[in-house]
Amino acid sequence: MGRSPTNTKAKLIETANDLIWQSSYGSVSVDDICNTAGIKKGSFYHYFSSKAELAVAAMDASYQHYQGQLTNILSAGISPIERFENLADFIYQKQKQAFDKYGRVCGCPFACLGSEMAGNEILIQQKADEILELQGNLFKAILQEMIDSGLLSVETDMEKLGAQIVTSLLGQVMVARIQNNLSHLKDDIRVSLFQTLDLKITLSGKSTQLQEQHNDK
Amino acid sequence: MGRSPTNTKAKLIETANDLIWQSSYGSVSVDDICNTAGIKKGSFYHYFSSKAELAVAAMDASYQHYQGQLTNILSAGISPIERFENLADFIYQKQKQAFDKYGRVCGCPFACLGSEMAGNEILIQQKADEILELQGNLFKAILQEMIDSGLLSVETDMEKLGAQIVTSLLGQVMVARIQNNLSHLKDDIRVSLFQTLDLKITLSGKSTQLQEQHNDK
DNA sequence: ATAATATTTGACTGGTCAGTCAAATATTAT
DNA sequence: ATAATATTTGACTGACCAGTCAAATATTAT
Repeated sequence: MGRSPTNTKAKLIETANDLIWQSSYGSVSVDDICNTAGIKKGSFYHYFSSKAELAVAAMDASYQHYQGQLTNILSAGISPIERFENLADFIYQKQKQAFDKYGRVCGCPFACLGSEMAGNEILIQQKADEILELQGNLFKAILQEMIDSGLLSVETDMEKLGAQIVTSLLGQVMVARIQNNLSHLKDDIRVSLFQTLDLKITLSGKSTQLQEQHNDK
Repeated sequence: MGRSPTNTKAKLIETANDLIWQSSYGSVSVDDICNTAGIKKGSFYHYFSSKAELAVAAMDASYQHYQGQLTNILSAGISPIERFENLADFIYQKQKQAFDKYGRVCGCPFACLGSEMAGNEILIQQKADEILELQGNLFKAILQEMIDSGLLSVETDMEKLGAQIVTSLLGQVMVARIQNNLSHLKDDIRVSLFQTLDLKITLSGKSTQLQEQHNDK
């Protein structure tokens, strides 16, 4: 007994992600989302108890999908360096697709939303924070492999380096959104990514002062 | 004849900066700003023709002040390395002050606002973009000095490296806002800052493949 | 004082906002 | 068929939104 589930909830989530990524949380109303999705507002509040709750669900769904793609890229049987190359390319392609679809550089949907609402909606801030950490964990796994195979010093602080990679990527993509310009992104991501890794690869114990400052924290 | 100018406009700008930095453009209404500033809305629209115009004026005023401080830090008669150390400390202190004042990590006001409104208010996006570039130019000046004194290779692409520094700082500060956590910021800024510089200082023509990729662009 | 000008006020729009709710409708198991 | 349940609808709040405007008030030069 009872009615079978529909795709209404998923459609609302997908539409919310589309609209919010293009513009912002504050600029997209529940009515906008409902109208675009072709769903009445009463239905919206059948599935979500607030706009913020939808946003969190949308971040979750979007990251789930993103993490799947990311995991593929990062776990293939190719060398870690090649995987990072593919990562850089993947992130660029994501931005390119969004640009072609929405007509502008959209940046990181999690960081944009997380940054925007950090001061107002703690659940959104926490979700963004959680997603950044999950992403860092994906990178940690490769770093461990690189340590095992001698590509990275055994003293590498994987936790910190994984987080540094996330931060670096996020900065690049955020700047591209503000500039609304993709033209340097592909190269810049790769350069900064390998720059972040490179120090560890080629400088272990060399650029003494700075290296030590980093290592003994 | 005529009435002498008042501080009303400046007060609106200051209040707007306070409120928007804490939360966001979308979460702060013109009424909020007027009520907090103790100014009636009619006066607001005597000085500004729209909320977005105020935001741009607020960014301008805020950056003017910020650039003054930054210029002091970056142009003193101490070594470039020390100046970058002071820069890292200054950025951290700014965040610390905002934290103490507003009760949360606020991030970069220009990048937050620029990112939030990039898809909706082109004048805000352009202002944020302009400010990022101005900041990069400040760094370029030091990089030139470092080249002159042999600290950096003469082949250094100052334009690119200056922009990389901006991007790196921005990433750090943005992540701190999303995490609402200052505890690692001070060290992380310094490490990533010198990491960005370090490659050029210690690796010129060494980590061949990656270095070349960067240089011949 | 008065005329010219700059500033401030408060009351006012009309539209949009997030969120509510009771009723209608669809689906499914029995 | 009917009862149980899930979903959808549309009309509805009351608050808030950005922005308008004519009138009031303050300041200054003459």
